[in-house]
Amino acid sequence: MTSKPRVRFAPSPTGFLHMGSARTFIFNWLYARHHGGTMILRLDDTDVGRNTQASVDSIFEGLKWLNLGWDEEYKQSERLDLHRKIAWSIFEKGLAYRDFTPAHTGDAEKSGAQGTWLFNPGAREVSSAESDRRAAAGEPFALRFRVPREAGQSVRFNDAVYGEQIKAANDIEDFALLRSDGMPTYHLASCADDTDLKISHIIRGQDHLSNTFKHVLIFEAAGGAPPQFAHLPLLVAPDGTKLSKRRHGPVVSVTTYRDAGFLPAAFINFLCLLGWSPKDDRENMSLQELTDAFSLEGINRSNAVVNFKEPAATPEDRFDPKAVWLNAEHIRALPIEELSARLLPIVQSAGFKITPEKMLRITPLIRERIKLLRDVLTAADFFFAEKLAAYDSAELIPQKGDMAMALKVLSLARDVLANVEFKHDPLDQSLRAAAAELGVKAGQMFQPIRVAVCGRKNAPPLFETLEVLGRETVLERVERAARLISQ
RNA sequence: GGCGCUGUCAUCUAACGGUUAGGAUACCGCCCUCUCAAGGCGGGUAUACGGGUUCGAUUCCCGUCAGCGCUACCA
Repeated sequence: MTSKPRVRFAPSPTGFLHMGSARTFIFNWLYARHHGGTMILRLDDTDVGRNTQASVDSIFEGLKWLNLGWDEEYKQSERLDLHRKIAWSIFEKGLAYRDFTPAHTGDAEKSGAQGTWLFNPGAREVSSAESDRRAAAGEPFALRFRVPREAGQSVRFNDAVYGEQIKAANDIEDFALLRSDGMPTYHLASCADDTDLKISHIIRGQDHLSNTFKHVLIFEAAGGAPPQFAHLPLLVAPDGTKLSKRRHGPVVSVTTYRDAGFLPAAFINFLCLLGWSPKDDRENMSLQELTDAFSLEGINRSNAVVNFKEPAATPEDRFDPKAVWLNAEHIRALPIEELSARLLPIVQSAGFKITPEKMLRITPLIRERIKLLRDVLTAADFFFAEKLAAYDSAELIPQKGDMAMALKVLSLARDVLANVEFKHDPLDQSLRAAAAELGVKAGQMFQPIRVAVCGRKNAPPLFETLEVLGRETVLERVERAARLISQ
């Protein structure tokens, strides 16, 4: 290929942005960026009845979070003249005809006798004189493509992913180009715009593979060569069916991942691994690495299961484990400053008062302990809370120890902590020395202190934690723990 | 019903017809260690089934089965 590719993502605003659409957007974007081409966003909004502003908002909201951007933007509803012009040019060539049959309601004909489903019998045979007369009389009609019916005719194209595709023309119905209200159908509008916008590659879901034969017919009738097609294997739910919010709930919506604390780069990384592979063993990849590695050849042909659980026991449990793992990997790869800046608003909007400076000191202590950004609320709660949440005094008992040992440890710890310099090394040395003095193991010394200051047994490393918490808070919490035992 | 696409561990995937069928996640175990993580090491699980072609099929062909998609004046 000599010229730069022009690709498009063309969602129809009839629902929220789900993962499958997001992946299609990403693959188009990667292809464009990899080849230095142009990424186009086009709203395929010709179905006036089903389009909603809420859906448009949802799509932009999702795409904005992905933060990839695009180069050109169009709206089909503003290009209707072009669509109609092309439809009528096809009619002028004798490749389309008026169908005065009233629109079918429902799918009652599906199981009808073979052959009749292809088109409305008789409609395409109406003479042009009669057709003109009825149209002039104001009778409503749909404009249908006249699919060639001569024996042996076939339509073919070469898909970059699925290879050579051939279909007998007799298996293609006379599909509509214009509805009886004059609005273009998806097939017509899409091809008309793809031609006009000089789209070079159509990268879209495999659910359009069968439709592509119709599109090839339109492209050729409109007098142009079809673009290169590349169909993507579908993303399916664990039950094997196509992703749907109605069936599978909000786990399939892009904004759910955003709100749960996924990093856009991790989410993108995860989506790329569904149906595409760099062919080496890499999985954890940055956007740049993905861009460099992306190619149509790496796309495979079988549907991929997004392994989510809905409903799930825990918030993180509902997502595909690999997505969560990748997110944790991306979190750990982030510079502390950036991670801290992303954590701060989450903590603040949960109602805690915290300064950016303090957050920056806490972040290194938890970044290997959170998988989703929102985990900061449970992993670092004791740093934010004015008053520690209540805990069972039994938690203070060290391994192989008893309540008396806990009290002994806490009493001495209070004295030590009242005087030691609040830095990692002095804390380490003096607390270990205190353990030796009491004749307990280091772990038995640390555990009661940890529970006293964190309110639980599992927490970040002790000395760093004490350092960030500061003497005043630590002493207060240690004394409170001692009192809890004494009562 | 018709047409089409697809079928490798639980899941995502790798393997110019010749590999002990590889990697990752998840799970389990060990190590490290002040707890939890992170990290290191190790473990089990797969070519849907049946026929061909071939010296040799995960790989090519046919059939069966299964899943999915399309079959609208939806996209």
